[in-house]
Amino acid sequence: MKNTEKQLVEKAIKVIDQEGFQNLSLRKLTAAIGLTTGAFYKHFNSKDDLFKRATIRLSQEFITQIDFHSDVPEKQLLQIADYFIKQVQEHPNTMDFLFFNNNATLAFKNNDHEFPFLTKMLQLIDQITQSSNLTSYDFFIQIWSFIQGYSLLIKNGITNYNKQLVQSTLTQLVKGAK
Amino acid sequence: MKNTEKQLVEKAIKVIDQEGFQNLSLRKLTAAIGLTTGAFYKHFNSKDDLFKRATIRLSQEFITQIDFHSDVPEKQLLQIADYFIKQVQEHPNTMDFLFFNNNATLAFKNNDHEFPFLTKMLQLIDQITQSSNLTSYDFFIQIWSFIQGYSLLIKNGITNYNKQLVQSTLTQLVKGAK
DNA sequence: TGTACATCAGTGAACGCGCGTTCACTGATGTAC
DNA sequence: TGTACATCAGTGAACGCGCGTTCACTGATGTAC
Repeated sequence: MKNTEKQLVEKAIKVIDQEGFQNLSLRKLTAAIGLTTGAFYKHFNSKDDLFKRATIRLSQEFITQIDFHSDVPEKQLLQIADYFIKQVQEHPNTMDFLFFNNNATLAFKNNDHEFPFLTKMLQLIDQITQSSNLTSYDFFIQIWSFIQGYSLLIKNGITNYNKQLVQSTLTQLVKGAK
Repeated sequence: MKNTEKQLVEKAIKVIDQEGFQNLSLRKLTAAIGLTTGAFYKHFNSKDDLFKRATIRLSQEFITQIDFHSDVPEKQLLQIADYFIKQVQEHPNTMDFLFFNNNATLAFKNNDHEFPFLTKMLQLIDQITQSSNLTSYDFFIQIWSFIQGYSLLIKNGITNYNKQLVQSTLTQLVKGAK
């Protein structure tokens, strides 16, 4: 029954968020939805298989949660940064799983169509850098590095989120790119 | 004998670099220097204790390896960024242990004197931002976010190291800070 | 309508493994008299 | 110089645990005739 598979993935996503993907065990997971361990392998080839499906689900849902307030690409970019950072604050384990670890970054690298977030980012950056001396690729790397690094600092409690700072940093980088 | 303790820390640092701190086991570690597991606890209270001492050792050695070519703070900052990124490329496991994980970042936050690298960074940034509208703290966060995020992208194989890009990003941010 | 068979999600015990930590014991070394 | 004792690094077996994965088996359901 496909329903069990769905339940497993959804419960896995919940456990990852609450306890971190390193602490997900198949025994606890299957027990949590009233199954024994053996049943798991009727739906997945391995634990890694489960992780992959969870990654795909999470990454597909990621950007769709943003309700853009503006059509201006710079503003949309800022909104994405804001959303990303807030997600890191509220769901550190999930974001760790999705963005800061190797499994996830493989999906990030290869399966563009499974990561609509990436597509959106690249689109915006293309628009912003139309009349630039930097290539849009370089600009993307700049922005993305800053956002990722900044959220890491927040996640590790080294600094607190300051929206002003994000805004002024992006502005500086946009100016540099124009 | 203090020598055993030293051997254990040094071997641990080597294992962390080669196999990642998650794969360090006390059995393998002690066996590697010809001891049995029980002996470990004559020198350390716990595995975590070992990790802490390794962290302190690594963080103290980190910046001392840089041989600065110039007295200009901007140039020194660039050299640090370059060094940091190259370390991430050459020693991903060690850098992961030292900078991208919670244990390590605690030392990073609290024990400034045990992390001379941080002291040096803050010093440089103070010099650079003397006549700025940004506070030097904000500037530090900007720079550090970019460098950390950029090295993550490199570590995860999403982009390759481009020294030009680092230079131009730092310049843009410095300009913004002045 | 009733019988024989195939399918397949789920069971639950077991395999084999590696882990951090504890502990009674050994045996070499140094100290006190 | 010789004896009694304390110290303490190191031994190695054991404890208790949790893990991913496998597998013979069950039992409900659907299909074919």
